[in-house]
Amino acid sequence: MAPRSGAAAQPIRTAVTADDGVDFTIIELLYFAYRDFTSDPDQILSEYGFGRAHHRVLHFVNRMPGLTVAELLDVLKITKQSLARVLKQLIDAGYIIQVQGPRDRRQRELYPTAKGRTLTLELARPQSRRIHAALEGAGEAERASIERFLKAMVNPELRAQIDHLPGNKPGRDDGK
Amino acid sequence: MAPRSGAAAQPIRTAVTADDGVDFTIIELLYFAYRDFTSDPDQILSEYGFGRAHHRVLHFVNRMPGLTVAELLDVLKITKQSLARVLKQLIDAGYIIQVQGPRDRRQRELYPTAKGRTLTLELARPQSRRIHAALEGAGEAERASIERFLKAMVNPELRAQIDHLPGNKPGRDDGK
DNA sequence: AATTTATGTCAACAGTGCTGACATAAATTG
DNA sequence: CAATTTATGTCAGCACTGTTGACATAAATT
Repeated sequence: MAPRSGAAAQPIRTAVTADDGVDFTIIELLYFAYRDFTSDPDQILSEYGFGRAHHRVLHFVNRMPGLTVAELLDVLKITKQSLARVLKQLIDAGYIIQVQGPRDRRQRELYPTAKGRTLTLELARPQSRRIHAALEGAGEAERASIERFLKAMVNPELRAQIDHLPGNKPGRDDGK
Repeated sequence: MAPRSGAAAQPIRTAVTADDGVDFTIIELLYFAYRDFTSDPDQILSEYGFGRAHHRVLHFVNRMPGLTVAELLDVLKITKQSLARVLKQLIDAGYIIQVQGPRDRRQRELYPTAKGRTLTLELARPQSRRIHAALEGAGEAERASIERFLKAMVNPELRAQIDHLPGNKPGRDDGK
């Protein structure tokens, strides 16, 4: 029965578990893993006066040099106003430069500077080290399983984007 | 040579790749996978006027009923001021109730209400479905590899906490 | 010439972290 | 018992990063 308004609701003293048909283990592992995964660059970024948003912009500009503002928005799935704030700071501080689009002069192609490339690598290195350590003892098959799983966690419409990043095979992500 | 101040920095036109000794593939997969993984509950939460922080609190109260405020802070690694804001809202809205600690009456044990339990499951279900779909065709060994990897991504000091959650085996996470 | 597109910018607001300061009640200690 | 420490709560302010809405400009397209 529904508690009358005025009667105090009863505390439930038993934990939810996998019995409820839900995979809590992996839900929690993803939360903790991602939190710690991002903590490495966060610390470095704070020394530069940047935040996680700057990291993402810098990262994808380094991975896809020459991409336009619209393309970057499409990768990050944020609004142009959100992007403008951090992008301007990265440009002013000399980590990224804009080049007028050669075909379409309205477009702004985004490129990292040497300084931007250096910072990108500095931020990526501890993350890569953490991944490498977590894969210690894992074979190629295991690594492939992990990559397949993570990719399958991404919304299907966006998997194509991942394939277009340098070094990624145009993977089989859908049996149909 | 360092660019003179006044000379425009040159754009770097080549992409960073795994050649730079960094595992960009998994770095990016983690970013995209986590983003989409959280998008399911985020949408539901907005209908309730809650955010991701509420989700985390509600989740762990449901997974560890009766935990104290201090214990919750230790799991979430946030400040009590950050917690207070969202916890108060969850209590006022009847998703969580506080019970005075039996041994130490300063403590507040946190329990979900029936309403809180229901919402927790509603939020966890789409995440679990996504995980299940991503594991389609994967065997037990593959699943174990993925869990081992994710756990190894977590800072070592915190792995013990994960083992204490219901349904998690006190796993071997460190050979030493 | 009119419209659409790519980008930039201003303003306001929401959510969720943070620090610092102070208050209260209960437990612990000397 | 008195003093101190601990668990929790609360107020105020700030930072970062996301949002919406509105408007401006230049270049491309129709």
